[in-house]
Formats: sequence, C-alpha cells, structure tokens
Amino acid sequence: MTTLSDIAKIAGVSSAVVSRIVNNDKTLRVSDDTRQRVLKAIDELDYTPNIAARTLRSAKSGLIAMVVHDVTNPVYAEIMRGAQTAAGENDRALLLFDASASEQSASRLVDIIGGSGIDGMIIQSAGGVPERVLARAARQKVPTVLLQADLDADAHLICLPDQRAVEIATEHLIALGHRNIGCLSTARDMTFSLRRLEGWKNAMATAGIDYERQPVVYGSSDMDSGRTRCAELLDNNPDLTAVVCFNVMAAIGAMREIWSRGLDIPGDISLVAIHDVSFAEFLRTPLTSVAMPLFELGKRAVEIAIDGTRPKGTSTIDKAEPRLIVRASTAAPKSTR
Amino acid sequence: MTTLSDIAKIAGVSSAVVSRIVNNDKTLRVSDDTRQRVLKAIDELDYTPNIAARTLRSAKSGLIAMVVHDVTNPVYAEIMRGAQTAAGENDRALLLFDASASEQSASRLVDIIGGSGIDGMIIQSAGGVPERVLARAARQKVPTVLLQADLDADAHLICLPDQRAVEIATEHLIALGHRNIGCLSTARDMTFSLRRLEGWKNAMATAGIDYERQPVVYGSSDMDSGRTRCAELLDNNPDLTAVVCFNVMAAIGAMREIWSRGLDIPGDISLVAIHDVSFAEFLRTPLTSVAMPLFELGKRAVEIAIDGTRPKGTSTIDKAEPRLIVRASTAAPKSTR
DNA sequence: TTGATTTGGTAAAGCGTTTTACCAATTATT
DNA sequence: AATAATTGGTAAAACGCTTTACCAAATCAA
Repeated sequence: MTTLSDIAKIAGVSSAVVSRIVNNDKTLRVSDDTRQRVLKAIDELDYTPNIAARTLRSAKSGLIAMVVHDVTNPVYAEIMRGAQTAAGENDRALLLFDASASEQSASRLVDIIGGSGIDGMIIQSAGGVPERVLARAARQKVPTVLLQADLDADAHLICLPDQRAVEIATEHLIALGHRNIGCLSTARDMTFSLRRLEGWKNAMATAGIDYERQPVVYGSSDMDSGRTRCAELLDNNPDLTAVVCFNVMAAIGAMREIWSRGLDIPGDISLVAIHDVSFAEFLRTPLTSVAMPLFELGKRAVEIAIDGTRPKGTSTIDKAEPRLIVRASTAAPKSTR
Repeated sequence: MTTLSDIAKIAGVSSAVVSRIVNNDKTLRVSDDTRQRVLKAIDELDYTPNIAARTLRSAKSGLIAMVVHDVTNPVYAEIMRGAQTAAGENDRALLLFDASASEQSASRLVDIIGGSGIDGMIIQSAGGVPERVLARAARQKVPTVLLQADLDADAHLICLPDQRAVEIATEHLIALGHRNIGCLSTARDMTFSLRRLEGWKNAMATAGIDYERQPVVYGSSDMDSGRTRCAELLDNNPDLTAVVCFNVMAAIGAMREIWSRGLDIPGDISLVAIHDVSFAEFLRTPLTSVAMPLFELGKRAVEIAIDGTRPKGTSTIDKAEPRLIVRASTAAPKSTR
C-alpha cells in the first residue's frame, strides 16, 4: 500500500532517489542527511517494494521454477531442501510444480514461462516433462537446469558422481568377499544408469571378476519395481550373494522380496543401495547405503540457474565423495565363513 | 515478447478488446469476425499475457505461498501434492518455503507478502513460523490458512479428523482383545494431540476400560523421539500389550526400540500408527496404520486460501473417514491366545 | 574572475496490462 | 421521420517501479 512516491514525499526527495537507495545503487551520490531521512521514512512506513511493478520494469521476477517428478519421494525431497537453501541465500523464491500432480499444472507453468514470470527453471523430472515446457523455456531464453536427465535440450545439465558411488558400493561388497554381485539398475535409457553400471564394471574388473557373467536387471525408482525385478534376479541367479541397488526405494522393495522367500539379509544376500534415506536405519535390517550429495545438487542447480554468465554444458557434483554408510544389510558371504 | 498491442495491431482492434477476449470478459460485445481475427493472431504469435503487468494492474498474482515445516517428511509431502493439485485446477501456482531451510527464506517471504506478491498463504509449520510472517500477512490482508496449528492468529484453520482416527485405531486394538493400550502421543501443547487423546479415551471408555490407568507419553513426530519415548513406555508399563502411535515416523522409531529388546511385533506388542506412508508395508513388520486425508487437507487449504468469501474459522476435513489399513503389526494379545 | 568539475539531486519515459467512460454507427420503436 | 436503444467497439488513465538523461548550485583550478 505504501509506495515509493509516498516515501519520496515524506522524505522530500524524488522517487528516483528512494528507488536507488532501496536498490543500493552504488553510483548514486546523495548527502548523508538525505539518505537518513529516506531510510527513516522507509522504516516508519514499513515500506516494501511492490514486486509486480519491479518485475514489470526490470524483467526480473526473482522466482525460479522447480519441477519435480514426485514430491512424495524422500530422495528428491533432499534436492528440494538444497534448492530452497540456495534460493534463500540468493534472495530468490521457488515455484514448485509436481510433474505427477496434474496436466493443468503444466499448462500453468507454460503460461508463467511465457509471461516472463520466472528467471530460471530447474527440472528434476526425468522424462516426465512435457515437451512444450522445454520448448517455451528455450524460446523465452529462460535458463534451464536439468538434473540427472540429459534430454538433448538447450539447457544446463548437472550430474551426480554416479559412477564413483556404485564403485564404492561394489568395492565394499568385494572387500567383504563377495564375487557374485548383481545389479538392480534404474531405467535403461537414462544415462545416469549407464554411469552407475560403469562404476560396477570398473570395480568388478579391478578386482579381477568377470562382470559379464553377473546379472543386471533394469527397473524404476520405486518399491514395487524393486520387488519384482529382484524376484527375477533371484530366480535366475541362485549363486548370487549380493546386489547393488541403484535406488534406495527399489532396494526396500528388494528386501521385501528376499524376506518373503525366507532368505536372510545379509546372511543369504547382501544389499547396498544408492541414496540414503532417514529411515534406512529403522528397517528390519538397517540398510547399508551410499549417500549422494543430493542437497548439494539442489543447491548448485539454483546457483547455475541464477548465474547468467555460465556457459551451457554438463557439470558434476564432485566436491565430496559419495559416502558409504555401513549398516546391517551387508556382511561376508556364507561361503567364506 | 509479444504484447497485447502487437496482437491488437495485427487484428486491427484496440488492445482493450484483446485484453477482454483473453480474459473471457462476458460483458464484452464483439462481432464474431473480430473475435476470430484476434484469436487467430493470438494463436499465430503464441501470445501469453505478461504476468507482472497483469499482477500490477489487477493486484492478483495467482501465487499462493506454502510454508512447510520439513519438505523431507513423507507425511507432509502428501499435503503438498494435494495443494499442488488444487493449485493446478484453479490456475494458481505454489511458492514453496521450507521453514527449516534458512532464516533468509523467511525474510524473503516477508518481502513477498509486503510486495503484494501472493494472493494467499498456507502454513503447515507448527510453531516454526516467525511471528513477523503472520503479522505481515494480517496487515496486508493476505488470506492465511493454518494447518493443524491453531496459533491464535487472524486466519483460517483446517483440522484433520484426529479424534475419529485414534478412535478407529483404538477400537481395532480393543476388538483384537487388547485392554492395556498405551499412547505414544505427539506434542503436548498441540491441540491436535489433545483431540487424538480424546479419541483414545472415548474408545477406551466405550469398551469399559479405565483409561486413567493406561500410560500416555508425549513426543514429537520423528523417529528418534518415537524410539526414546517408547523406551519409557515399555520400562514403566510391563503389562502393556499395545500402543497407539500418534505419528507414523515416531511409530517406526518405536518399532526399532521394541525389536532391540528382543520383543516381537505383534507377538508381544501390537502397534498402530496414525498416518500412512508408502513404505509402511515394507518394514520388517508391515505397519498397521490409520490413513488420514492429507491430500484432501492440502487441497482444501488452497481452496480456502483462494475463496475470499469464506468467513474465517475452523473447519475439519470430514468428507471421508480415516481409513484403517490392517497390516502385520497388530494381532490378538498373548493372554487371549 | 572564468571555466571546469563535482555534488546532489530531478524529470519523465516507459514496462504491459486492465478497466472505466465514452462514442459513432446501426437497428428498432413509435 | 424522429427518437431510442443496441452494437461494436475506442481512448486513456492508472498500477508502482527503474533508469536514463539532464541540470542547478557549489566547489575547485588556474
């Protein structure tokens, strides 16, 4: 309700001065006395700049759109927290879109992009994003950051240290004495699945194990998928003593399948999952996992979305190594005991 | 980039007409021919109204702020999905703030409220919201909806059918033959805790059980709290055969404690939790729970935030009964077998 | 003393909508 | 034929801010 010119009137200056003081314009020269008068008026009237007017004039809204595949998945929630934090640090706010929520929400997003409502966009939703969203963003030159999903779009791309994470997981199993180690992978057509597989091959080869003879099945990142794909894995590979699960929720489904067969974890099968979740420790068998820098991923995503100078391309979060959290789902295989 | 007057020029009309066509103004009288020309131009140039200009002029941004206590908690994620859906249906978008993320994010929110950046606000964060946020919203007359948290603020308040949920949970245990049923409650100073306790008392009294002799402990909604409070409960009440947990995450902590004592669920202790989560079924002992209409809560919240006509006050989501999901964590007590 | 520079500002043009008030031409009514 | 009502629009004023261009007065240099 209080406007710039209200302040200007009270302080006895033009609104230009007030605006430049509010925006901390370094090129403004103003007497200390005047500045104090303005500041006092701002404080007394509790003035806050109108966002719409500022956005209209400056073509910067301070809003970043974040499209997530499924808010409900705790793995992705951590990414959101990272993004949230970076947004706060940089005076931005996050507009949330759940790709799985409704078609109308995608339409709304297209309208917002087209209406210059956002300064940047972050997409976590592997595959689930309508083409028109990407197209519109490209046309409007809205900086777009893709997370772990290299659609060949005109956008930035950030990856996790996928290969290293699976290497660490596999090395852990090998160190325990496992030789027959299967993979419960994520979607076949995602490059992060490939990078993870590469990590597994690497670790196996380094240990002199012929990974060609070891099974790999592909699934998605949920419990149901984990359960059914794990069943296949066990059915066809009686010698298996360990499984690397590329997604923690799938790993939980896998556990269920293993238990339902009367098998023990880790007695009969050892399990390592990629990504950690808060309740991993509280499962029947506390789950050994490799924590990925998800928070950092979200944080970097908004930083890149904000930073207009950065050239497009792929970057990887590699500040910290993936972290192995040994719990109770991994142990030496029976044969070595 | 394309503006209203671009369209107007091409269609050979004034921008007023275009605006009113875009906004579907019923009072506009225009020849069918003209309307088609305008529509065609809009379509060809792929025109989308500039959001900032519209917001500035109309003082409606189409944005609802949602403040959540912890994005990471799967219980609250379901609320967000509901809100997301309702937002899509009503052509709004959601601005997300994580109360636990950063102090700066609260400042940013205050600026946005003050700058007329939002049309409404939903707060899920019990206790964790800075006073200045509420104050600013009240001053700016931003419709505010409080979820399960009756701060005495000038706002709408929506509650869950807390009492009924716990009644259902308790009745289930009583039907199985339990008489010694404890409560692992949520925070003592929250009225939803009180309502839930009321449900327990109700069910107990109806069955002719003296609930005064049964233990109640208070905790918070996380696993650690669940574990430690459950320990107290067990230490002081050896006769206990069942526990109603007012929060599912706390219930998971409780399970851990029970197992760590070499006790069996449900053999020694039966457990029911309020709220369901996707992985409840995949725990060591699949957890019996009472699902609450969380999705509906989120949905109603944005509907109320949008609907300016509704008088302030308390409402309860009572369209559907809380739903008992019987899994494996509840069974008849030993004594009756 | 004169001209140049610095200080401390001001005026005003947009940014793209929405909306109210108004109006000329056409059609209907008496 | 004269008046009234309807049709199909138009003009222009906000909304509140940012930013560029400009300028009078004071200070400084020579």
